[in-house]
This record gives sequence, C-alpha cells and structure tokens, in this order.
Amino acid sequence: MEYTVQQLAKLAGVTSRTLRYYDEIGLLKPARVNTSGYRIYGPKEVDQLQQILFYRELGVDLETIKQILTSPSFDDVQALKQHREKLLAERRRLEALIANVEKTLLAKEGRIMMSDKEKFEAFKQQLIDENERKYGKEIREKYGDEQVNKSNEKVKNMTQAQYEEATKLGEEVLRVLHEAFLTGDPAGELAQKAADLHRQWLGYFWDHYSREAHAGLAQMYVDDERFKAYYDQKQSGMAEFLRDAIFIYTGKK
Amino acid sequence: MEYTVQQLAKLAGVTSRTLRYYDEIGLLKPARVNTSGYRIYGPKEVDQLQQILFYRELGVDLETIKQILTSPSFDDVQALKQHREKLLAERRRLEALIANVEKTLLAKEGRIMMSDKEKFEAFKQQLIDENERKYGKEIREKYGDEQVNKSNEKVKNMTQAQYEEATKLGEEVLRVLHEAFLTGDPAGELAQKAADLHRQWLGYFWDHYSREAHAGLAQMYVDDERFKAYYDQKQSGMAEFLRDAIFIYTGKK
DNA sequence: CTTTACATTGACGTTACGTAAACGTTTATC
DNA sequence: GATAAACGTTTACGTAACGTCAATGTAAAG
Repeated sequence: MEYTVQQLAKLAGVTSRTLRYYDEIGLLKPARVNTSGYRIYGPKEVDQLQQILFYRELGVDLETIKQILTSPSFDDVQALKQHREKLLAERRRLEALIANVEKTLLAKEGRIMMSDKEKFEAFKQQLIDENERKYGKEIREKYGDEQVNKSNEKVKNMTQAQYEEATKLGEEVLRVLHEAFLTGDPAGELAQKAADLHRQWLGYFWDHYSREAHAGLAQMYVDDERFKAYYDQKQSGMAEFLRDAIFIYTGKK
Repeated sequence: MEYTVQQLAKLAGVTSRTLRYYDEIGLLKPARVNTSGYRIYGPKEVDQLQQILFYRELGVDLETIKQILTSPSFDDVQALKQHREKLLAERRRLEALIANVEKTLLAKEGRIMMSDKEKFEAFKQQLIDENERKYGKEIREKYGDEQVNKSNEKVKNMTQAQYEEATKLGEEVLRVLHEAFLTGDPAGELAQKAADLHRQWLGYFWDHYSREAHAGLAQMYVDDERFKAYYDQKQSGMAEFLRDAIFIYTGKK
C-alpha cells in the first residue's frame, strides 16, 4: 500500500509538515517521488515512521533518532541510557526551580496573608536565600560551609526586634561611612566609628568575632565585584575606604 | 558608580551579549549612552538586573519578567503561581518520559542480559506497551478500559509457547487471507477459513468471544486508519475483504 | 604611534516544526 | 470541458534566549 504525505500523516497522527521536515533532514525519505514531484511512502516507511515516533515520544531528539535508526552499529541501549541521564538531570533542575518558586511564593504571600510572626520568619528565610543566591558560592569557597551555615542559623534565630536593629545598624554604617569618606581619612574619628559600627553589625551574623576575619571580609569587599558594587553604589571608592578603615581598626599592617 | 557592559556583566555573572539582548528587547535599558555609543549602567540598573536574574533563576521567561518589573499593577504572586503550574506540568511530563524510557530499557536490556523466561516477560510487556501506544486510545474509547485491561492481563499471563502459537496463527491469518483475497470471494471457503483463524487468534487476546464484538472489530479494521494500514500493507483492499469475510462468518447482515 | 582591549551594530545558528505565500496537480462537480 | 476544491510542491520567516562570528570604531596601555 502506498501513501501520499497527508495520508501517511493522518495514519501516523502527525502533520504533513512534519513528514516534509523529516525528509529534509534525511530522517525519513519517501520510497519514491512521482512524476509530479509528490512524495510516495510505502509500507517500509510506515514502519520506520512508527519507530521514529516511538523514540520521539520518549523525548529523544531527532538527530539521535536518526543515528539509532540509520547506523546499525549504533548502540540504542547506550543512547537510551544517556537520554535517561539527561531526563533525570532535567527533572532535578525542575525540582530545584519548583522548590525556589514555592519558597518565593511563601515569602510573597506571607507578606500579605501571614501573621506578623510568620511574616517575619518568611522574610528572614528570603533574606538568607537572597544572600545565598548573591554571595553564597564565593563566601562558601572562602569561609567554608560550616561558617555560612552557622551564620544562616544565627539569622534564622533572630527576633524581629533584633532584625530591625541589624537593619538600622547596617544603614548607620553606610551613613557614617559616607560622612567619613568625605573627610578622606580612614584613620580619622568618623572612619573608625564606621569600622566599629561595622563590627557591631557583624555581631548579628557571625557567631564569634575575630580581627582577622573582620580584616579578611574588608579585603573581600574590595576583591569581590558584588560586594564592591554594593558599597560603591553611592560613591566610587567606598569599598576601598571601608577596607582601609577596618584595616586600621583591626590593627592590620 | 557607573559600569560599561563588560563591567556590569562580570559583576552580575552574565555575558555582555545578554545585556545587549536585554537592551534590545527593552528589558533593561542602560542609564545612558555616551558620545561613542557605549552603554553606561548606573546603580538603579544594577538593582533591576538583580531582580531580573532572580526571576530568571526561577525559570520565568523574559517576557513575563518584563511585565512583572515594568507594570507596577502586574500581580507578581499570580504570575509566579501560573509559572509554578507550568513547572509542575513540565515535571509530570518528564516523569512520564522517564518511566517510559525505563520500561523500554528494561525490555531492551532484557533481550540481552535476562534469562529466557524474563526475556519473554519483558517482551510481552513491550508488546503490550507498543500496542497501547499504537491503538490504545482508539480501542479504549470504543471498548472501554476494562476490556483493554483484561486483554493486557491475558497477554501478560501467556506462556512463551502460547505466545509463539499466537504469533504463528497471526501470520497464518495473513497468509490465508492473502490467498482468499485472490479468489475475490469473501463468502468462499478460503475467506471463511481466514475468518475462522482470525477468531481463533482473537482467543489469545480476548477473555471471551462474541460474534458482535468480532464483527465490530472487523469494521474497525476498515474505519481506523492504523488497523487498515496494517492489513492493507501487502495489498490494498485487504481490510475491507477481511471485514466482509468476518461479517459473513459472524452472520452479520 | 602602535598594539591591545573593549565597544558598536548586524546577521546567522540553534530545535522541531507552524504558518503563510506563490504556484502546480489531482479530483470532484457542474 | 471548464471550474473550483483539495491537495501537492518549494521557499522562507517566526519561535526563545542568547552564542558566535564579522566588520568596524574607540579607549587605554606601552
């Protein structure tokens, strides 16, 4: 039995465009082409199309299907295993996306519908997430997982009052730092006040303070472009100025 | 602080091409363009890019992100919920693909590595799957789930010997049918023999036989293009001939 | 002053077709 | 036999979010 494009298309449940495309990429050539240029398919092609659609339904891309069906030496089991890995990776990616969307929704809806307490909890979570997202990789590389986890734990255990204090203190650091910057002297009174405020601010996030870690963080504010961007937002050179002030504050040479 | 494309790109962890593309589609315009045509971004744009990347990491498409960020009336929670639905649907699709790939792998590996017995079991499973894939929807619509499930159960319970008998019988049906077709008489001895063989063949798949169902199936062989293609493979008109023979065999008017 | 690094605007490639244009062929109807 | 409907053909643009040239102008460094 022979078929034209539309006939085979209806038979297999695809469109004629699909068959022309498969012809174009050499995946399924018609048995012959008649004098008017019409594509004519025979039973052999029907079978092959079935095979193609079988793999297609598994989500295998056409190039791979082509290899499976055309080169008899091609290891189809191997190809399917690779394909399975791709699917599993894709599923993991999706799982992560879904988890993140749900966390975000929780936080966002929380702002509208949850009690103040829950609201604040969700907000803290969002803060942690956002922080992780922005700086997580770099910080974890430099300070290790343990330190970061401790910090996150500390944030989670903060009360709403503590959080507000931390936020206000953070803003004050920026204000004083800006004033100090205008004096141009990182050893001056204002700059050292900023460094001290910064130390206090750190107390909300770090479980213990050390001058070395403080100085290290200050250097990172300059080295890491993300941190630098944050401090330089108002005024270029602010990150360096803060670092210098902290170096003096912590007694680093 | 101000940034050129590359600087902002490094800052945010994207390529400059991405920033140009975002400019092109109006998602993130630079603060200004200098006399040489360079794009210059300010702190406001840095913030907006962070927002964009936040949604992008959730898998939201750029067009939706644009709406969320540009029109302040846009309900971002609603958008995220819709997005979550899309993600969940995509995950369901993936689950199905993975399950199918795994079933296929089981069957294919089985052919190589499993014992003859297991081999045969996997093959039967593949047969059922393939049948479901090819005709499942139509058959379920016409005969209902119960009937199809019973049929699948019957196949599963077949022994290897029975399976081979069924296959041989199926081939014999085709052979005799072909011979009968050459006589052109659906009421003739050969055609009636074919119809009888077909009834016997059905015995391997149906849990009980009825003339009505037999006649109905025969009609479906003509109506459904997939079945028709199977019987017409050797000779056009075979499906109709078989139907006529079965109609006579079952005494249908 | 030259090299090097970085900027710009096109424009094509990616996947698996959908969709439409412009035009020839087969089939059904009048 | 003319005509219209239904079907066939090729060509080509559109899709999402950029990657990757190419050709060319500008800024910074030696």
